[in-house]
Amino acid sequence: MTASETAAPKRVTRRRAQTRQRLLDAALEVFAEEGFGRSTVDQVCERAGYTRGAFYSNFTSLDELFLAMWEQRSAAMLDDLRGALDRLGTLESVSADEALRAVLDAVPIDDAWYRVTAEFTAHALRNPSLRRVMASREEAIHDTLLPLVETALARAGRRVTDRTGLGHALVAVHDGTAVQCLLEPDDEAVRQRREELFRHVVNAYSTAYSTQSEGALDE
Amino acid sequence: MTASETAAPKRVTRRRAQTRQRLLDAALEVFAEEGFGRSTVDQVCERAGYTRGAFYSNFTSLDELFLAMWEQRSAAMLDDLRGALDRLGTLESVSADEALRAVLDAVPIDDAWYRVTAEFTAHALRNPSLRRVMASREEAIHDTLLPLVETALARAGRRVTDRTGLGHALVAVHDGTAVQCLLEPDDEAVRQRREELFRHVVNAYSTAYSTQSEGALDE
DNA sequence: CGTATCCCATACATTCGCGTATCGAACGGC
DNA sequence: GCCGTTCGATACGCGAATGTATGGGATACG
Repeated sequence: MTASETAAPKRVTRRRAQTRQRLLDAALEVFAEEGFGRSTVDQVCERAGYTRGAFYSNFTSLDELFLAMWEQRSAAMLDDLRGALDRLGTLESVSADEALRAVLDAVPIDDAWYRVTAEFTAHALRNPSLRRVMASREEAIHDTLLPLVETALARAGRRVTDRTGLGHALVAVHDGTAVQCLLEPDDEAVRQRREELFRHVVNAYSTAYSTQSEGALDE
Repeated sequence: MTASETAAPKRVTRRRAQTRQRLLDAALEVFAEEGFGRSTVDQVCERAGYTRGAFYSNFTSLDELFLAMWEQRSAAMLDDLRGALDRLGTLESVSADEALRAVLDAVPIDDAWYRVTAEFTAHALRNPSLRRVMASREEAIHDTLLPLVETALARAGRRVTDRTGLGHALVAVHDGTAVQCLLEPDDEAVRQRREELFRHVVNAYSTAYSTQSEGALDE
């Protein structure tokens, strides 16, 4: 029972789907530029090439649109991630280092998206029902990420010792370091530190299978 | 040349200082409840017990007040932290575990403050000059934190191998795990995972001095 | 205690954003 | 191609927030 089904299950025609999607896309841009709080229905409509009539025919409030947009985009990012990891799964043997780098590349640090998510998080902390939305998204991330990370590490000769611990740690480290990267976009050292922190975390939450020294991620 | 000095250096009378401070305090509450974007000058003034006249006599815009408020509060939190660490410094010998716990207790995970900071961060990512404000704040955190962390660890028999790496890692892990704690406020396991992640990070960025096994933070 | 200065309350004009109601046009089914 | 339905543009009224200009009361200071 996701929030995208809260509206009456009317038939969705082609035209409706298109304008709805254009409004969602425009909303992401506007929210990223102006901030959700300072954004208006007019701005979103103008950006999408419609008038307010279209908006109120598709959504009841900016809040509803915000939620729908965020769920859609975050699900899309999760799909991207899944795809990148699945592609890795087809390769025969990869080092843990390669796997890590591939995952990090699959989760690009998007400026605009981060701004929007930061505000959505703050918003969710004010709204109990939105809080559950974010919590369930974290679960979805874990469910997607953990098995793949686990097999990737296994292929590299390491076994995960604490599944949930690793999952939460990865998300936390990602979120925390993403801000740093965005605040100093030109500083390559920040990104390297991010990568190294990930290595440390993966090492800390997994142990080497074999005695091969290449199992560990230390440089 | 902090932003708090941008105003003309007029004499600051007692009354002015008081109403200014009350406005700043009220702003924190209002921003936390409503979100910065959805907050209005009226709301802040009403909360503080003034009218808009008082506001425009002290600030030129909500943005200016937001910046002033955030700088003040974040500096105050840093002072708290410094105090807690200094108190630790007086103790003769502490385990690394005790030190870690003390630091974590000194940085309380405040719901309202996090909401405000999240929005401020998003705001800063849109505004180059604010971006520098946040960057310099990170520097201030490092300058305050690192020497104290380093001596605390040294007393516990560990030497830091990568100062800046550890500093950024601590901040990132703090930020990342703080959200998780706030999103599941009743789940004690989240906080334990947070603590454990901190232990792992400290271990990863430092090595044992002596051969005493008590140097490491592993349980 | 008197006064000059400062600070905040009040009033005002204006702009902005919202939500609704209505109507013409585009669409889909046949 | 026709028609019933749906979708989105337009117009309207309303309330809210903004910024300024002005006046009166508090405050600092001798």
